Amino acid sequence: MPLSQTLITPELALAFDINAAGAANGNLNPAQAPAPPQPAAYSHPAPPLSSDFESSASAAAGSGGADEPARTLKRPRLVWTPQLHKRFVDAVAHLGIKNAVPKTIMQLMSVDGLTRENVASHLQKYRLYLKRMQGLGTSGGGPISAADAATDQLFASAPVPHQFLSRGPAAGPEPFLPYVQTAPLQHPQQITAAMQQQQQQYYHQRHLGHFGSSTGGFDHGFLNRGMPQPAMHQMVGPPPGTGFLQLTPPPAALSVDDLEPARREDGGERKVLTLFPDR
DNA sequence: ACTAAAATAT
DNA sequence: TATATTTTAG
Repeated sequence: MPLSQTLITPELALAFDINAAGAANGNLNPAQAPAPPQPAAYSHPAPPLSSDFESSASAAAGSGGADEPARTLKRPRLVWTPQLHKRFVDAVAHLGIKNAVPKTIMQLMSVDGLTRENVASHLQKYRLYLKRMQGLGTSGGGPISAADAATDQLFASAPVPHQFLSRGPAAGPEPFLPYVQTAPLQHPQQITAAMQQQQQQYYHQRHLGHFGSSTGGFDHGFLNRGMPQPAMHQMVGPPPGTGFLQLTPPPAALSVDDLEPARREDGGERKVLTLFPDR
């Protein structure tokens, strides 16, 4: 009795393109051990969920089995697009450094498919970035050098709220929307040009994710959970007993223009459009 | 659940 | 080789 039978679920097996049931398949290709998952084989790990879609569609599936693999199967690498990152930064800004922990950030972002791990990881990196940033200039703002723009192209794509830098307060949820939001850095720095270019090329890498199955799938609208509901109430003060999510109603800053997080999987090629090939 | 560090994938 | 993202460990 192969262990695989008991340890590997059919779905998992399918995902890995291995035949758990029959040992004599011979389909196993040792040479390509880490067999690329077959997207078509299973339903989406993280359903598109076009907000309204989600709620109504649930009933149809009946058993949760079909859409459960979300946790079981390996999710495609998350690509932090400038849009996503911006949302991330906004979320952190609203929460205040203090409360800006993966879980809360994730919730505020309310991006479907985004996991806590995703955020945690990004946060880790972002903190590093901020730390490095502080050493260069307290002006707080955009990247200080072209090199930074190149190195941290992603992070440079979003304005770093001043309070992030060398600021002690680290207050709780921001009552209002004090910080300049989309204000494209107006510092005499020379980044603009380079950055903008990057911004554009950055997402030149159109992903034709054959994500969904047969039909060619969707390459879009993957992560987009309902934004903070239209409930733009004026609850400014910290919520009494209610849980977290009462964060200040996302001011304009959190308005999501559009986010098109790209997840890519195998087959995708790399187009490294680096402005500065070598640091 | 959070952060830091190691491992992988691109 | 370098870096972005994931996974593991504390």
